[in-house]
Amino acid sequence: MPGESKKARHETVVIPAKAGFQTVSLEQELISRGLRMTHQRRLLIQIIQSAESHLDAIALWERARGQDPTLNKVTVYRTLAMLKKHGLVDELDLMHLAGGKHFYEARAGRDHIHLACLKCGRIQEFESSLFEKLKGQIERQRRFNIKIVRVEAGGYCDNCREQ
Amino acid sequence: MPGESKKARHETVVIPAKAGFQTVSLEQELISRGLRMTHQRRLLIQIIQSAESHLDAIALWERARGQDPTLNKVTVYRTLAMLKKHGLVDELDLMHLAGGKHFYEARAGRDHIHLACLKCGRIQEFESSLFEKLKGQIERQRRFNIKIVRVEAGGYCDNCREQ
DNA sequence: ATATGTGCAAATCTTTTGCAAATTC
DNA sequence: GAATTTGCAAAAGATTTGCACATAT
Repeated sequence: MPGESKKARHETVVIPAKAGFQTVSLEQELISRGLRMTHQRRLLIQIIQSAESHLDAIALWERARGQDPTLNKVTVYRTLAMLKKHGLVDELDLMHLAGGKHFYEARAGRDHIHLACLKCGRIQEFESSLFEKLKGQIERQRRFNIKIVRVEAGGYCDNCREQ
Repeated sequence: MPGESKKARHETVVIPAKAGFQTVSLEQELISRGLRMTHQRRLLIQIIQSAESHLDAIALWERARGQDPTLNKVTVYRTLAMLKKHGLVDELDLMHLAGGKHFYEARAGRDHIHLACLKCGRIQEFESSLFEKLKGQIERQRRFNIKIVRVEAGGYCDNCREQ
């Protein structure tokens, strides 16, 4: 078929979805899952966890290089892929405000919605019990076992909305 | 700052968000907005509107080439950018099941959620009044003027969930 | 000791850009 | 006829891969 992509990536990913590890560090999570802990991984997850904003792979790499100039970009991609596979980070697009980049955040206990301002680029986070209800509704009505949800809204923030 | 992306793309995009043009064709929409209608655009929007699944730029291009082999890939990207800018198509990532590709769909009247099966890759759509309520809550509580919302859930579908 | 992770270089893939020619209104 | 759109070639970005070496358990 002409419109099909060559490489499907539906590799069955195991996402333990262990609820509420927000108090546990990513490092402890990795170790408890029997994953190896290296200098590079320690550095990268420490940056992800302490970042005040959502970082993309290159931004993360740049920060990491400040600590260890030998750390290669490829290691960043591989580490992020590993963390994602284990459900330890979420991958965001933030309404493509920055093109094709993907952003990452350590998975906190509670899912939240990202609000991206189309004017100033500010990203806000929003939690809501309605969101939790909506997830429940999907699981029940479609018998769909949700592992990850991403909600992103694009619009005009408090400061930027006209009039 | 080292972690910043060089090119911010927060160009102020005008999204008329004219609710409920699901019965109107994209072509009529484009014309009514004073946009030019070319052979290539007609072909591309016709494919987008009649596609039974979400297409990415290359898949769209491949289909279009069947009708007009001279139509260039770049025209596809430019047309999609134009449609997106005018809020006539939505851009999806479908949980990155296919890597960095972006998928497009003509904006129908009602927003819906995309459910992506991590095992088989099936994409389901889901509408819910809870989703509408959630949007209202965001608009009120954050005074955020929503223009586009994207909700994507990754998990295991009806057929693929274990046991 | 062995399995796993890393760096390096190069490949792939997607998307964007500059510019002259073609097209639309 | 003037403004916009297209095709082409090339650039720019982002992500992935192969392989020899280094590291963690």
